[in-house]
Amino acid sequence: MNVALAKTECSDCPIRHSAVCAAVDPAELEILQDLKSYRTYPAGASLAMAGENLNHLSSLVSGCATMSRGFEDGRRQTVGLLLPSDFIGRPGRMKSAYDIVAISEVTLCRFERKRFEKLLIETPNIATRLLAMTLDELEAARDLAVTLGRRTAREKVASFLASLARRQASVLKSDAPRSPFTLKLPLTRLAMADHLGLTIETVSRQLTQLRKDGIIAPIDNREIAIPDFDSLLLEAGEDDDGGPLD
Amino acid sequence: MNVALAKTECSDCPIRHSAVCAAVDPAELEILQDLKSYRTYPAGASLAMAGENLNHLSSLVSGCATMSRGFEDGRRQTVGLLLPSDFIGRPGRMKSAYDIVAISEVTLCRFERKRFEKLLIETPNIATRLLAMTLDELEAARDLAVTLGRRTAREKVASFLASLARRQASVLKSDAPRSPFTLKLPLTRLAMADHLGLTIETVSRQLTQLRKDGIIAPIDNREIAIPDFDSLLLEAGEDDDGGPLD
DNA sequence: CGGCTGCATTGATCCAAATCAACGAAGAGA
DNA sequence: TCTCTTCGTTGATTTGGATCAATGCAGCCG
Repeated sequence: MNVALAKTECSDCPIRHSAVCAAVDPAELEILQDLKSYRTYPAGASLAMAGENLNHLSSLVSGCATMSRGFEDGRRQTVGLLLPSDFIGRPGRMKSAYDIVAISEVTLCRFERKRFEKLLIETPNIATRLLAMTLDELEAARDLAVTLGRRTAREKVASFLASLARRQASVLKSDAPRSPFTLKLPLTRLAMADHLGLTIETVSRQLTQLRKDGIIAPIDNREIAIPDFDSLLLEAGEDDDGGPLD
Repeated sequence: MNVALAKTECSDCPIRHSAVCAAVDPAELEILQDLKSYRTYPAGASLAMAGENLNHLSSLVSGCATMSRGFEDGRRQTVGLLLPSDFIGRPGRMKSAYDIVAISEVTLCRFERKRFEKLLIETPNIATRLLAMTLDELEAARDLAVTLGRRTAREKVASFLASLARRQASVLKSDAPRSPFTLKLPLTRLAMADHLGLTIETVSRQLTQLRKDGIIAPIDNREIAIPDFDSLLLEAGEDDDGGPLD
């Protein structure tokens, strides 16, 4: 499927212009090229366990993963959805505080920790890029907290669909998703439920409700059409000042 | 009350060794000293509004503030509690995505944005320190998401008290709070409710329940004793691997 | 083919926390 | 002093989402 990724040319990399490496100039790219190694994991694989050492820092090249914390009694809360170009692990943090698991087949572009940390000190523009990406993650985590704390089940589902649509649109370089928009769901109902602090039954019910109300139109179980993005946003309760900031 | 803060000597500053400036050496301290200005705000003052430009970056020197998002219909979710030594605003981000409001009287140590950003580029150890603090905030935001998404009301209240105790203990340089521990509550019931995604009534009920169960012992409305920190943690559902990582 | 197993939907019932409502206690100001 | 006002507590009732339970629907393997 992703045979093309076997070759290690950064210039051909699908996330060349959106990941940490977006900020590197051609000269630095050669250093990076030397440091990195691709690795592919099957769906369901554990990329990191909470509390366990992480010896590599990586960019997610393709596929989808979640970052979550599990309780002893089976409850689980996802705190981040990792999509292509997202960065995994942080300099100066030996351990991940969360479990990271591949939701689909995933390929990572990996850097050995020590060498990457050294690189960061030598090339400030990569450090700056990483700080900017970290701040985006911080904002995403806080937005998730708002959703989990104060939105209803319907708003949670709608705002999740909206945020997915925004991320898929941003890859395609359009700023806001145009209507109509077709959205691929990388997650199972269980993974959505764990992301939104709901049960699978409630997620399912809210989706059928949104369908009955004409907000979404399922194509199949893993793909939906959004006829009008603005009415989706309205359902998400994002009509306030929660929109994208520059 | 905090007359001492009127003078601008960094060496006398209560957060000298815990804020962004913890990483600066004596020579750099003089530069910082030149850049900064103290400013005090009364309880209830707005330090920033969501979407509004922030021309100063600051360290919180004394007092307490919250970072929150409000909905049009009155719902509000707090996404961060700001205590002494916390940093407000980020380089490269002109606007705050959240409202920041003083909960008690607050004094800030402020830096003009452009000059601080320039300083960051010139003094990498401050940049590194800021990245580390940002990563702490990211982890705190994700922990909050776990709490909001999957913990019960009782667990939410208990884990909030535990996290407050940890922060108060860390100021006093003890790693984990010893039992018994006395805890000052900087927040009203409403502010706690908005932090935990609950109502004031539920917060109040859970507190009286924890009292009846001997987990906490109120001294007055704004101060409680924790006879045994471990049993508080047990109530918080943090008996899993959610403890502090190094 | 039939019998799995994993995911999703739908319905019936239950319960934790929200909502509605009343009251108490501590300041602040006249 | 008395009256506001703000903050917190407690009780009664309601409700949104969880839980319990059944069914559907692929895909897969023997």
